[in-house]
Amino acid sequence: MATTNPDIIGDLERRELISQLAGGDELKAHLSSDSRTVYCGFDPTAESLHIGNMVPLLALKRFQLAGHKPIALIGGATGMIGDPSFKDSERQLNSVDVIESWVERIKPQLSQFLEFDAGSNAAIMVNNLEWTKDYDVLSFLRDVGKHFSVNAMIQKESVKQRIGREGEGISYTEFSYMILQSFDFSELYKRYGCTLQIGGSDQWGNITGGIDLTRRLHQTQVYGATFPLITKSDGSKFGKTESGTIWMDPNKTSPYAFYQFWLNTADADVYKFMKYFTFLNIDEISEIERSDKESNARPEAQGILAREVTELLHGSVGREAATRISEALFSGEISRLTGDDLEQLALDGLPCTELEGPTQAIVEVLVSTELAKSNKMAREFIGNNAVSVNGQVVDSTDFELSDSKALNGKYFVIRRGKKLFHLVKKT
RNA sequence: GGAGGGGUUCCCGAGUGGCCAAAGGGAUCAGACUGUAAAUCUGACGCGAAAGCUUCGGUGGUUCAAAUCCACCCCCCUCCA
Repeated sequence: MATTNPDIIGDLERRELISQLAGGDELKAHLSSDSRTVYCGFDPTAESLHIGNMVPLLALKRFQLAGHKPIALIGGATGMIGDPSFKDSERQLNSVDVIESWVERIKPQLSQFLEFDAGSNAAIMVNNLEWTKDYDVLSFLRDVGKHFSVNAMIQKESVKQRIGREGEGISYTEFSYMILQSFDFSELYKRYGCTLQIGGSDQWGNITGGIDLTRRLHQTQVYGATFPLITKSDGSKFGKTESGTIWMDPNKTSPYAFYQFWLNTADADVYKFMKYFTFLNIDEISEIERSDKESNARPEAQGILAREVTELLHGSVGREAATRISEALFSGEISRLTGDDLEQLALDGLPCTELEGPTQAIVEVLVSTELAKSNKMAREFIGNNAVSVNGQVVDSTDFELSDSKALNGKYFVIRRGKKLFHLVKKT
């Protein structure tokens, strides 16, 4: 089958999604001349993938849309070793059981963007444990290890700092990671004719390792492409908030929280993130940017980005839930919400706690809902006029959640600061 | 195995017997201003209403008093073998 987009790399470049290319123009010709097989690996380092994994995952989708065959590789083997690339310290190994459970939880996340019933370029999913778990050490060292020069390996930028840095080091286990990932690429070439590996720019060393190994084992030229590291204009780390990582799993990061994350994107980053995280075409994005700049009002981009990405990941149902909650909470008209509305907020993923008893002291409630870390903090928030219940600012630490103040007899929407909400339901 | 360096509150990092819940910076949180931005300014930042209590890798000592001194142990790094 022919490709439907002969210049996929060019498109990615226009989206600023290409950091480095191994193969350059030759790779472009390779991709435009036929349908190819491309892979990206995801290691189980947590029970869910996170927002940063969406860029490569969506990129696989972009390749599939262009007519190529994507392979989503789950690193059941590499996840047991730990990638040292650009990590400044040795990591703790996770137990085999834990890793296995993570693998199972991540699989559905890997598959959700890809089309697995698409004929000749249908996506496939593989686990690199398949070809490593029964490989004995001696054979591996002889067949694979022999092709790697330690002299070259320690020159890789991804581990250089670990080796050179005072106060840190690297275990042989982590140092071997590159060999395993390189072997994956050569295996995927052998098994599926895979000729392109994509990944974050931190994967460059591992990708070129795979290219070299495939050439040595199979006398074939394969290719690599990396995405830029996602950076924020203010220098802080992308994908984290005060409450932690933004996860793809809706049970870990609700669609509402996910939507809010995007809605709070800085102006300086929002158009770039639209290119990275949506399928809106470049011209549309430029048009949004142009009109925002002319309008002199609050930009439209954040809202568009938030809706697009939330719908991509959580579907229209998730997106609607997220926008519904956001409007209810930030419109300032909380007291107008009906009992049904409030029930819906809880179902939509607004943090919710059930409490018993006739009245509750506000300080204790703030702590039990985790809106405040300690009584002391709770008091401080109240003193700063940072707490409100059902839209009314709490002006005393003696305030109590009594039935008479409840919405519909049993609901309290508690707000701390500008953006944190919690629903308390009395039983 | 030998020699040397190091482990301080979320992070970095000062602190070498009392004035230390522990400088400074960062991060974070709240308030003002705003657009549920940015920048800026103000305040908070171990727990506790307070008295006070618990912290400086671990354990045990010395002392009126220890993050600071001593002993042993654990962990990390560098160099040598």
